[in-house]
Amino acid sequence: MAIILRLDRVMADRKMSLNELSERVGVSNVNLSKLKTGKVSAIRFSTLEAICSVLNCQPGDILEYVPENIPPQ
Amino acid sequence: MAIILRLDRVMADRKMSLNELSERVGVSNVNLSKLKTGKVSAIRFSTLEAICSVLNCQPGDILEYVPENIPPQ
DNA sequence: TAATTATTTATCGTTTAACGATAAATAATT
DNA sequence: AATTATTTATCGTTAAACGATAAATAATTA
Repeated sequence: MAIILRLDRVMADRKMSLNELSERVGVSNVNLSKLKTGKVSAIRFSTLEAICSVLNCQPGDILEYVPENIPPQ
Repeated sequence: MAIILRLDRVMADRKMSLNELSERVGVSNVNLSKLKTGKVSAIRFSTLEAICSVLNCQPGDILEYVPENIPPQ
């Protein structure tokens, strides 16, 4: 799980609640909550696009790749 | 279609062919070609993660949001 | 601290579409 | 011309988003 979701960060930055984002994006608050808490393993571009549009941000603000650290032997 | 894929750009930058990327990422060259040419409408994080790992890049290097321009009336 | 609101979790069902496999077509290279 | 690389096309399988609903938890406010 090296792709992590940073939706919470952008939402906090924009001071936007989950319910408001849900209404404006057109995705249920349940599913947005899953996105927000990293409980999804894929994303449709239609959803990503709507989120970026409403939050005025880029995919890179929401999706982050964190390399698995190689544990020292 | 405001989310556009920039995999081709990163691959060119890294001078990596589709077949090599396919082998190293573990996704068929057919499906990687679809990704590369923007013929998919979603992506699994497992795939995105593998691509970012092999190409040593971030999701933001591959996914870009381009706002639909509001045509002047 | 009770009431209200917001967020998260849990099921279930539907539907979308990634992804693999294969074959074939096209493009690029040698 | 031959080889290699990439793209396109079908088909089938499977993963999982997403909706709907209900319930649980968390946070806020009166």
